[in-house]
Amino acid sequence: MVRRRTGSDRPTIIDVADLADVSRQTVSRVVSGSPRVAEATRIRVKEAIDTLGYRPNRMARALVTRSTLTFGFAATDMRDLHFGDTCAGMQVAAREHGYYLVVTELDFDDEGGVGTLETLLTLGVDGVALFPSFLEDADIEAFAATSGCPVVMIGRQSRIPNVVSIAMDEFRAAAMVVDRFLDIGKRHIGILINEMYPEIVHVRFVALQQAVESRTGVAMPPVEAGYPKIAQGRDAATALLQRHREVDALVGFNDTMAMGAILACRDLGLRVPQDVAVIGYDGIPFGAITDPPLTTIAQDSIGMADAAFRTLLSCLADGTPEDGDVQLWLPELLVRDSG
Amino acid sequence: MVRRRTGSDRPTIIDVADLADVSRQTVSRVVSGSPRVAEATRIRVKEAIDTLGYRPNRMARALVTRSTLTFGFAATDMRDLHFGDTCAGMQVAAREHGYYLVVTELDFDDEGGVGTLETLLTLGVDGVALFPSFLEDADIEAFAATSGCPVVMIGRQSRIPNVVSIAMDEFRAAAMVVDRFLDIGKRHIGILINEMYPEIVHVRFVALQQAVESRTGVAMPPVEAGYPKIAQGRDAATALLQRHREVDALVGFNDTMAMGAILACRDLGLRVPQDVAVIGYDGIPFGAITDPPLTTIAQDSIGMADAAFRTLLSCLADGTPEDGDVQLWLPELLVRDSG
DNA sequence: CACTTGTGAGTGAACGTTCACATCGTTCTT
DNA sequence: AAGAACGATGTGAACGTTCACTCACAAGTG
Repeated sequence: MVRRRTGSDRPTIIDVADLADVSRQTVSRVVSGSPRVAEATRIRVKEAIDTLGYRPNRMARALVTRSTLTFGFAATDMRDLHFGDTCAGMQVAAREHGYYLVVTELDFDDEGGVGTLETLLTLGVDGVALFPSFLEDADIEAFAATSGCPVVMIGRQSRIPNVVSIAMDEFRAAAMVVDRFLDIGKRHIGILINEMYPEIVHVRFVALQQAVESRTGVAMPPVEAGYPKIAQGRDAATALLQRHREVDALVGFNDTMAMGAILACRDLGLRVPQDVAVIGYDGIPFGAITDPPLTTIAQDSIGMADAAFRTLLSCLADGTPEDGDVQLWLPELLVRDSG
Repeated sequence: MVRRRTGSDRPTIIDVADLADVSRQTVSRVVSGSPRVAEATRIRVKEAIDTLGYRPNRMARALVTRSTLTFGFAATDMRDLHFGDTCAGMQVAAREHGYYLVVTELDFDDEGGVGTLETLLTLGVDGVALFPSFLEDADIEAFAATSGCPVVMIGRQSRIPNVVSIAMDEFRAAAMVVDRFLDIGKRHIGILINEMYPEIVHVRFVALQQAVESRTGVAMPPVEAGYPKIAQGRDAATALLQRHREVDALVGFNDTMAMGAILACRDLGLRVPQDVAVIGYDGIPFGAITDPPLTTIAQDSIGMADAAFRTLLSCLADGTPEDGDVQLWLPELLVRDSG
């Protein structure tokens, strides 16, 4: 009967029970708000809880209920505003429902990202929301199959068994971009993509390419690659503009790359949008402060985050769709001055 | 003898033990990498683990070890890049040491933020790192006293019992800002603060005020308040500049407000920095793309995050300093073109 | 009055680990 | 050759909850 506890430890349910002179079960009932407790008892227990500063131990509860009221959220880089917004959105939704969010950055060096997800599972999350980033569809499928919990993917419109995917409709977005360029008299459209997230870039690229070819019939200049940051967008745009003088419109894989493109134009003495129009993707707030302010395809990050949370909840209740599901969101063209 | 488990449940340590024909304890030893296991046994157990897809249950482990290998991180708004950077920095440090981070946004409506921290504790975190934001020193002191785990505060240089505070030296930073303005010939310095984080704003304001008065002897124009975003910074700066025509320098509480100030100058036809110089705080990357690029006091968010993590770890090992501790970091003036 | 129904509270077991200690061979020491 | 020391493994209990029952008692029903 070795009691390892020291005096400084947190009070447990049994301490409360002793003080209030009831059973642990009754305390448990009070804590969880069960109606089957007499009013007098309830008051007595609450007083004991306050006196001792008792906080229920979530680990113990999780062990028996097999639920941690915790979701995992994984993305490559929280500092990317689009990820950050989504994270914040899930945060809010989670708290409203008494859930917690464990946030982790996908680490490519850890078995190509899968390792990060695996360790997330040992934490006992009830579900996982992730930005696929560099993860391939096959990886995600394998993960979903063995995870034993609902998996929601945000930002890539692939149908994967046991995974609900929430994504902006890339084909509609691409059409909006190209139509906008045509409306303002541009026909030679250059595309800046980055090499970091191959699969989603691929979809976006294909969508844009299709839209351009079907509407202009003009062959597209080759694509320049880089990481999705301002500096790389600037470099890629500079290279592209120098090589293809006919280009009069640029679309960036995301807003930061597009912002780099605006800087590149400034460097080269090209006016935006008169000489070269620029459009980005994501709709981050800082896009409004470039000179000129950036036109962009805005994604409803918060709305999608909220949907992701609700989807996890409903999968928990009704099960995950075995053959997957794709929720497509409408993009919105946020017209400012750059394109 | 009711086994509640269903066939689809995750394998437990006992399943592995059965398959490998050893005791649970031996499996536990293999998992935790204890050296006291024969090589043959280790291999047999590892195979069983792979075969079954066993993942240790962290809840159960936490229950007995009284440690979750998890730290809590709380801030007001993850989308603020300074918070985001710090969060990401802790993320990296945590993963290196096998720790997890539970991230939560402080909710003012939940007992002035204290409620959010309380619920974080029920998750069983081993320590808490927080941006105090609107929390008052007294709240933090009370929280640290009852939390039963180390508490590190980032971004406010108050000495609070049982709390280690990691903060940029506001007085040095203020001196840098004012000296820079004087160097480029400015003497009428306006300060833009925001009303959202009273205590830290107070320190920063006091520091700036002291620096201005001791160096210029000029009475300061009154301060305009607003939320720390571009739009509010723009409005506040516009109001200030219209009321005090003599102002030839503006310092913003953070970079976003300063970026708003640059826009305000542009609105009013004032040249930056010739007519009005502008300096911000934080050193966020987007500060580089304003026109002109923003001069700023850069904080080493990543370094501070790393320090916060290490501090939590060392408190866990050696205990928290009872009378608190303040780690002061040197700011750096990142000179670009706006000031 | 006997019988059901309902309400408030308690009991033992179980959740999946790790801890402290015990056990059993082997090998080394003198 | 006897005992000590060590290496590999096993055993029962404990961690702090909740679950599925059970029990005692009071009130309502015919």
